[in-house]
Amino acid sequence: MSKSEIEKRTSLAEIASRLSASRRVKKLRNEISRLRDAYHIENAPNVTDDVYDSLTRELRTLLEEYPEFKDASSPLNRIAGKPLQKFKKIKHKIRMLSLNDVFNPEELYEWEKRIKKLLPPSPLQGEGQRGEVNYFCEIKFDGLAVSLIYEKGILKTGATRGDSFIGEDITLNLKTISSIPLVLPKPCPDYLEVRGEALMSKKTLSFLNKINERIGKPLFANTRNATAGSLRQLDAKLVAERHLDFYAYDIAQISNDEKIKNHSEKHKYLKELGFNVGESDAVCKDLTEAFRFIEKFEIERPKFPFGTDGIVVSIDNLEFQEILGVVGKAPRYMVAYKYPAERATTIIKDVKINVGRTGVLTPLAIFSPTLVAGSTVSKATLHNMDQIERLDLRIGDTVVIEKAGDVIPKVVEVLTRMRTGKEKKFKMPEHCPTCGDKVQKRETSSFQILNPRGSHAEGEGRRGEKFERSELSVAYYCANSKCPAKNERYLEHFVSVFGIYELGPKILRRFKDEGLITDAADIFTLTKEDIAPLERFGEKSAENIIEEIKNKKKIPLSKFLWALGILHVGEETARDLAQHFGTLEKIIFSARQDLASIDSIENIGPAVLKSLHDFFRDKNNLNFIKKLQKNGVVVEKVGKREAGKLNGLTFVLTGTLSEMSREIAKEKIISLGGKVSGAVSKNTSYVVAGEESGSKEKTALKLGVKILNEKEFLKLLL
DNA sequence: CCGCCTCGAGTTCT
DNA sequence: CTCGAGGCGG
Repeated sequence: MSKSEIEKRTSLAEIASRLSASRRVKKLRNEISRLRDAYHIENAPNVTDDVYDSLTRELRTLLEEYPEFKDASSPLNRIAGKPLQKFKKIKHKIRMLSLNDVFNPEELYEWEKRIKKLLPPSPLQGEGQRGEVNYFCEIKFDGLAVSLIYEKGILKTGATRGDSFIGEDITLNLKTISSIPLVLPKPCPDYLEVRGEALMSKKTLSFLNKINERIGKPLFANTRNATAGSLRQLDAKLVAERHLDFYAYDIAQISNDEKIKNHSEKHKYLKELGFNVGESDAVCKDLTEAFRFIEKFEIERPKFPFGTDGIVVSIDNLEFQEILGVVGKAPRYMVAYKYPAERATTIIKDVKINVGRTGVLTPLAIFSPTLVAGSTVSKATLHNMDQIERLDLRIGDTVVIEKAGDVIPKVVEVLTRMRTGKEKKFKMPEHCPTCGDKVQKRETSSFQILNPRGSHAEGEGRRGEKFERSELSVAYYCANSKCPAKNERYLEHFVSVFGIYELGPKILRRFKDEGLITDAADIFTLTKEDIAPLERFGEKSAENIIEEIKNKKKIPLSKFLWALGILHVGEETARDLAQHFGTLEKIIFSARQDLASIDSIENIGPAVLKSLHDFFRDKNNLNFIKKLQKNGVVVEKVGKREAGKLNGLTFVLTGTLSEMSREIAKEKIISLGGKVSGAVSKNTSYVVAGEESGSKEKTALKLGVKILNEKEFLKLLL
């Protein structure tokens, strides 16, 4: 290909991406406008704020790259919705600005770098140090920004921000808020404009929503919507019932302002005049201190009585504020540090398939890296085809993602309005992506009584006759026992149950590729000489691995059963089986019997039984067990379980314990006769909550399950 | 049959 | 954490 041809090619590619960018901009604009109208005008958002923010961010970045698509009518150029007709308009003497957002420490440091360049060398502070500044940190309340004007100490007008130039006159409504003084204490300035946030406490919101729920009215999504909705009531009496609150954060104008030099002094003065101001607000001498403030409040935030969405960081010195000035619709001397959004939007780039240990094929959504709840994620499991169909998810779709329990990414919803028509449906491959074997569905063993009236398509049975129907499970799977992906997953499972932590997935793969092992049993005959010569392995690490393997050759029966990877036999079921049978030999003997002749066992139903039967009748599996034993694996039989003091108690562990890992805590509980389960239910005896416990603690509260802190738990173990 | 509870299996990022 | 599926009591 000639050079000019290549150039032509790239420019063609550019045109193509420009074109698709233009389409995307249009889509984003439409959707943002629609959401904004739904949000500001009806106060009934159908998507959370985070999603709106996320879309807006994408549009902003796109417009930075393609400024030619900028448009005066763009929703970005407006700060809020059109003012409603029903309220009188008020023109702000000083524009009500909004703030630029930063989302992480790096962005805050960049902001600092930018402003310091603009500040003059200060003779007052240090030896000609450029821009030595104090920062003022305050909590950013999530309510409605309001401007109050006092003349001769009497509240004259109160207005919303509106479009930043013109707001709505909601004086009557604001007068119902008890924390807004109607008259200022003397001495007071002749003229004063106070800026602050009208808001509703979380308690009031939940109370209000309870009532709304009872009478079938739509619920408010958050305290800001509730505040906005309340202040838009035409009848001030109704507003009074909403118990709104007010926190002041700025003085926009004052008739005798000579003595106020810093933003922090404004707060002090406002407090003297009888306004609420943020109680923890603080002057910080540098950003390190500011971060301490930010981190501290992040912990308190969930328990804080009002909704908040971040911390406002500003330059304390008002002279500096003036020098820095305003760019666009936001001041340069002040930014909002936003805590991580719980939801965000992204575009599905592809759907890939993972092959699990049991051969189950799980679809995995691949998307552009997206910041959500504090970390950047790029994929999320879709579980199975049913889930994909439920979501109606297609490749190329714009989707809403969140992190379930703050950890695991999840696709919540598809924004179908963002579709261009080019999205592609995903189809489960007919062949396994690793081994190429035909993909199938497993039969679930479910028994059904034929419906006496309706006859099923197949099985013309007599009335009420019991049928063994084979229903198909939701999951597709690869049945090939030699499938390399399956075997790899199995090896990983095996070593993890055996607790051979030195052997991670990467190392196992190496050993397999090098031909050192073909199955899990081979692990136990590895020698130092096998491993040490391999690249990137030293004498010492080889020794460690061999030592570790040697130490793990003895294994309790329950763990051994679990390690075998028998269908439907996991950790718990393996324990039940071990308890009941006591030795491996007895299990094998019983399982090989005719299914009907086996006594019933606690928690073991037909499906597990069938699976055990099939497993132990398979010669390959018996040979594998023999090989393990030959290679030195010793299965310890189960002694009679002593009646421990935790007998009959079920525990759920959540959060991080400082004294021991959760793994160890679990073993302790079991050794004392207790049980550990994953989810809280009404049968749970205790929830043990460590540091940073998750949603389980909440469910425990809801269900009235006893919660133990670490100390109380340790006492119980003694 | 249905509804609850558990278990099993797959999974993400730092 | 979440979804599917097995076990079991009503």
